[in-house]
Amino acid sequence: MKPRILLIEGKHADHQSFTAGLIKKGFMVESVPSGSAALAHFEMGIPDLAVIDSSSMRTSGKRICQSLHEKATNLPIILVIRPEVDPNGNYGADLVLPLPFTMQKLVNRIRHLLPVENNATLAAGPFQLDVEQRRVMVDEHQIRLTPRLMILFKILLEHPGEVIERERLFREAWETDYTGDTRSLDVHMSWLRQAVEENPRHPRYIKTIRGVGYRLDVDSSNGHHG
Amino acid sequence: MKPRILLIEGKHADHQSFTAGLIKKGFMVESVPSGSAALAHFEMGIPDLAVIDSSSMRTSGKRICQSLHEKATNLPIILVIRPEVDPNGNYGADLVLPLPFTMQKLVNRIRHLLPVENNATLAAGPFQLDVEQRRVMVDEHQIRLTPRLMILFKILLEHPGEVIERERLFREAWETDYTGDTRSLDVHMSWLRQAVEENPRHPRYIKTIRGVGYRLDVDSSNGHHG
DNA sequence: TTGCAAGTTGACAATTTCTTGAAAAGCGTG
DNA sequence: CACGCTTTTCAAGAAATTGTCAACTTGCAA
Repeated sequence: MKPRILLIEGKHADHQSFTAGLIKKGFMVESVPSGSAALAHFEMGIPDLAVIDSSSMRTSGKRICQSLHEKATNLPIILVIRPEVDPNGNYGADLVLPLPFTMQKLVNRIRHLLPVENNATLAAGPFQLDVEQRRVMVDEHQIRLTPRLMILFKILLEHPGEVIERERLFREAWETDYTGDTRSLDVHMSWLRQAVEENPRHPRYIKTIRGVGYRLDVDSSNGHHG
Repeated sequence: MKPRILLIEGKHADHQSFTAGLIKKGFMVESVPSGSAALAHFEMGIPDLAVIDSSSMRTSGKRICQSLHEKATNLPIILVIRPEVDPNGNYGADLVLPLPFTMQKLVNRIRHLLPVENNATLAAGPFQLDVEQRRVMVDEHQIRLTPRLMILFKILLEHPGEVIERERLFREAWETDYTGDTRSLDVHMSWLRQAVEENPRHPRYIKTIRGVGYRLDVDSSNGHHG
């Protein structure tokens, strides 16, 4: 089921890109022009997350946050503000995001706040990853992963058996665009293998797909790990 | 069971945020416009705590406190007053809170006064913390903690095994927003280790989760403390 | 005032994490 | 096999985070 994002925005040409971008990323996006329209929209079901673009509206973001929370207590809210506004104020939003930012960053932040995406502990093969507690288990024992490795591993675990492109891994883990002029991804994948594979030189789980990216194989018919 | 907070307030736009904020923090909030309405509301059960916003009402806070206490002797009351009012007067409230303050502060104060949240002495591993008596035991002997350290330790003890983010520790212990431009939290955690760990340089209980926060580990499989 | 206790800040050390460049290894094709 | 290309690994060092110390501030009380 696609997560439903409610987009509350005035009329900035810029932000059509929000809509388009989010749809492209697999979200179901509903857009309304004001806080009151948002409340009315709740009749059709509370969305999974709301993004308020206060940069394009007269009404204060704080006020909208409040009114949304009255009707939908647990609704996560991302408040987009202009760069000159103080991001540390108490707006009642779960995240305050000053312009400008990349689409990728917004998507990552949304994913981070979506309840459905965070309560489950990811598991595949001998691996287990508790995102919230940042615990990683391989078979029976816990291992330590640096923050970046954790993100990379999470992405792989979210799509076992699927090839993940280098660009995507880089974008999601680094939140910047991949230009291919750095070996950081390779090095980190190497470290991940060191941490996770029994025999890093001949990885059984983290396979490289030449010229494309990587894939986490968990239901290969090989013998058992350990 | 969510704690039930009775909010007694006149009509200040500001204080809708009280309602929304408290709900968001997991309280069950009931709002009435006057002291007499509050008394009537008692028919539906005495709440766990009352917040009187005397800044938005004509009736004196003192009078409302008194009438509430007549019907509900042990009900904790927080009285919100305007900044120019003397906070040291005898109002009959358990806490007098001058405007302005952050939501976080209000929540902390409420938690502090909620009976249900304070009768238990927290315990985990070799540690014991009697919140009310402000006693901290490590194994068999009592140690001294400064107020701030006490709060920090309390937060950790309330969530053994869970990672607590720096921001959250800072918010709850300092009641201001964490901007990351101070070493205070680190220093205090260092002191806490000095006070609580056998070998502060290699902490067994208070683990740091780099880039995230700290975690109190009490059921590690290591040998016993002492 | 003085002295003490608690907290804050800045400097620097210790440690961890990340990036980079270069060399080595791997893969597919002729 | 050699060739061109991609990926892996290593090692050095840069960057970031956290720990600790000492000086300083603040509030309180004798």
